[in-house]
Amino acid sequence: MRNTKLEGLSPGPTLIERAYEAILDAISDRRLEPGERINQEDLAGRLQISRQPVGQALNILKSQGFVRDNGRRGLIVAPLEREFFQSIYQLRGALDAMAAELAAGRRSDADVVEGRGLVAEGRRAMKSGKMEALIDADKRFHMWTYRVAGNPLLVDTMGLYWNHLRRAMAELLRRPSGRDLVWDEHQAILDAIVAGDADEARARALAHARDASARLVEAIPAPAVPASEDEARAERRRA
Amino acid sequence: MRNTKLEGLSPGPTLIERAYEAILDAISDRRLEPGERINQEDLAGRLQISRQPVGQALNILKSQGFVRDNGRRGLIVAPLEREFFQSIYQLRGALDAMAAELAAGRRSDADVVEGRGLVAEGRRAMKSGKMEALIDADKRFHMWTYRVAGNPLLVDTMGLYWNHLRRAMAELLRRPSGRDLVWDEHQAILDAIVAGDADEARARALAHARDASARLVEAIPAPAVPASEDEARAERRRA
DNA sequence: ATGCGAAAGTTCGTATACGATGTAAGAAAC
DNA sequence: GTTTCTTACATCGTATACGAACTTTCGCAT
Repeated sequence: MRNTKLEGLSPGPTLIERAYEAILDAISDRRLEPGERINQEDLAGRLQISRQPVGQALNILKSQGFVRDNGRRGLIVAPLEREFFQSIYQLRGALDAMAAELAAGRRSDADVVEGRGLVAEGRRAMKSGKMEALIDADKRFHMWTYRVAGNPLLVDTMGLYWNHLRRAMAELLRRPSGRDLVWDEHQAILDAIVAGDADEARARALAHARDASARLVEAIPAPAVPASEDEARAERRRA
Repeated sequence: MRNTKLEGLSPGPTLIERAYEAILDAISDRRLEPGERINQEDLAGRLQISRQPVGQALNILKSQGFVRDNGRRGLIVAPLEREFFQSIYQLRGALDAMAAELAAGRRSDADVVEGRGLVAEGRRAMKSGKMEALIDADKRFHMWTYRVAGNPLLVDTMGLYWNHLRRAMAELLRRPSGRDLVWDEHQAILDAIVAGDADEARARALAHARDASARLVEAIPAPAVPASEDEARAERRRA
């Protein structure tokens, strides 16, 4: 029962798509630092392709807020700014609450199994202490709620936002304050969804988003490390 | 007191940006029909530029869901699909509710004046019967709530969604059923925001989104007019 | 007529080329 | 030694060129 209508041959990943993925990944896990200047030629060289697909990928990234115009001096990786992440968390609060509420009314048996697995995985990641795994498990749990909620647009939209959040997460999880708390809260959301208690699920999700927001906002240095043009210039002079 | 730090010279709209605006506009007001096939060369010719910036603009549009891959046969304007618009309205409900709630706690005197003006304008547009003006006024009122809510990301995100909605709106407003209702509901939201009653504002916004959703969903033909490849092919043959 | 196969035509992705604009470096004047 | 002018360099946006994959058309055989 696979490919019942096989007219659906996808044209395969183009260089643009691969460049997009590669660059977004690098930005998300901070191999490309916030505020760092971006050079098309350099990126193209590292990816072993021409500037063309790189430029197109960067344009998409720009429209999604991951990179930003830097006057006439090309692009920079979007700096980490408190207000921006507060904005994201505000939206996330509203959407997570909605997602949890919907999920409580729609979860299937398979969903429940998967959800429990994700929480277990998260707790394991927590014990392992590996930051990468922890961030990943966090995202995966929440993406699960969006999926179970049954709104594809929600999955796409929040998926993008989570790439933004990932950049700040590293900062956040560095301090172990309340790491356990996170997965207790996830557990509570899961339980409410499993129980089919929509109101409770909504309330728990909202509380979790608020807590996460508070934790994150204090983790981002207040004046937002702008990595200014002057700094960049100085750096170049040094080299 | 203008331009205190005048380092901010913007590089001016590039061809990519202008092409993006032009194409998005054409899609939004249905000069490019849902399901219609898109030809880079043709577009480039009409805009009097080369294929290059057109292709880049289309790539951004694709990432935003306004156009869609069509196998190996290039791109098509995204068809109007019931489920997609239901998804949008679901998100919009959550975000409009949040926006109204926040706006009720933050509106300034200037905001109030502007809001009243927008509602008045909307009622005028309604009487004039001009569809374009009506759709525009609708969007403008809601964008006002997002702005007053003070979350820039909300403005951007919903701004994009409204471009999607605009495509379906034409369909919707063709039937005058409950056209007056819309602006009564807007009035109620405005009043609650002006009064600073966050709970009431939230409730009104949520109700409005639900009503709008119901109206829209029944306005979109159920099987979504896919304007399939075969149709397109037939059309070409005719020409 | 109908089915098959080859050749021509479309259309896109990607590479390369070019020009404009801004930045950095070095020389000349004070 | 500092400042200003000029020349070289870097980098991006845009245009053009090319190749690959698919579609359509047209001729030929049945």
